[in-house]
Amino acid sequence: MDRQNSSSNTRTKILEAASRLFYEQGYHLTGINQVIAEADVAKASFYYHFCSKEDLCVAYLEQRHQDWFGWLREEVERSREPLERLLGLFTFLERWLANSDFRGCAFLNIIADFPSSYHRIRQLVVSHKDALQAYIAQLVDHLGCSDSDNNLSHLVNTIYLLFEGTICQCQMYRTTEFIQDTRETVRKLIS
Amino acid sequence: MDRQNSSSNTRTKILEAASRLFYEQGYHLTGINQVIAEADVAKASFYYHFCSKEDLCVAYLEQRHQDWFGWLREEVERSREPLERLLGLFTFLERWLANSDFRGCAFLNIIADFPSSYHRIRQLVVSHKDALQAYIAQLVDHLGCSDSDNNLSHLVNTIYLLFEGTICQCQMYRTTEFIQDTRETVRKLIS
DNA sequence: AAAATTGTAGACAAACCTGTCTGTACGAAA
DNA sequence: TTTCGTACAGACAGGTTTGTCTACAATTTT
Repeated sequence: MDRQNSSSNTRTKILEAASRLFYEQGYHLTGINQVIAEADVAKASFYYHFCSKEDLCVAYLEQRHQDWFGWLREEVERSREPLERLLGLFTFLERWLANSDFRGCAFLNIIADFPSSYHRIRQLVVSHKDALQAYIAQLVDHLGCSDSDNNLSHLVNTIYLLFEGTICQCQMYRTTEFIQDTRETVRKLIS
Repeated sequence: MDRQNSSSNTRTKILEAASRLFYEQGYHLTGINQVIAEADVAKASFYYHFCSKEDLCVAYLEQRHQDWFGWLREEVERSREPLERLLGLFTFLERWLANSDFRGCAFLNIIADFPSSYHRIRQLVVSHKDALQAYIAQLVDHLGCSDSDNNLSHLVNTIYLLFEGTICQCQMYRTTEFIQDTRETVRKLIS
């Protein structure tokens, strides 16, 4: 119909294929040729929309950031009760892990794939995690706890670490059973 | 002098170069050619000692497991006081991070580099983390706490998650300041 | 001294990588 | 009708990858 639409269809097809492959196989094991084959797109079309593989990686991370936060918010904000919302972080993990393609945090995985010197990629990952910590801080704020200030930021950091640790643990052991325990720990930390 | 020695010298040089490169650059960004160049060894010598790159990776992980646990034990067992020992886990992290080449957990990084289907590598990582959890459990045991049984395994898991989460956090933010906070959290969890 | 073991040097093969290029097609807009 | 934007197919270049191969050297064992 309109070229606007058809143009972004091709770009979208590429980005979707790349997202799946980068996440499931890692960046370096995924070649451009595989991406365009799975996206069913010509190589020239790929280089029309993206100027390099690294550029594609940046686009992948930016979109992944949007998508993932959308999923997280959807699960957390299912309830209106502040404590339930906070614990919803871990309910989200349970659901996420249930996905057959779960392979841990896309951002931590990408960081592992590159040496420390890829600042452009690193920066995206740091931004993502900053946003996650800010979101947790917001959830903790809404609890309306009357702890001393310092303790609150303590609490945020502890919950963040538990969250991150759980993702890593799930990536290796592929089981959700201990998440219930973690939820208990968080409940205890608050009271 | 003896062939035992000279044979293992070549192998050791290769393994040392590979360890450094795999850890700092990741597996796929490190080529065999770079490994043998930095080890100052001929390619045929490499394939005399290792039958493939993946084989080298396995050797790398096995040695890394030994080395890393050695470092951890050395720091933790510096004190004879059970609580100090447990908290020593996080003192170890502070020292480890101070190394200029710190780039997070070698085992988690390797897992990120491979798709889930590399079972041989995955198994090594799982074994490593099993050993870490067992070690933490042992440290918690020696505290002689009289919590109910269930709570103790809870506690072990929580400390493990905090440990893992802290490693990831350090890999991104490259600062040790919040480790002190984590130590406080652990202290609070125990009492 | 002869033979076997252990290791070295580096050319080579075959496959793969990213990225470029040429040339074509087709709809929409000017 | 011409021009522009988007997309196609696929050959190609230049470089890298892992892994093999042959020939040679040093040392140890027989």
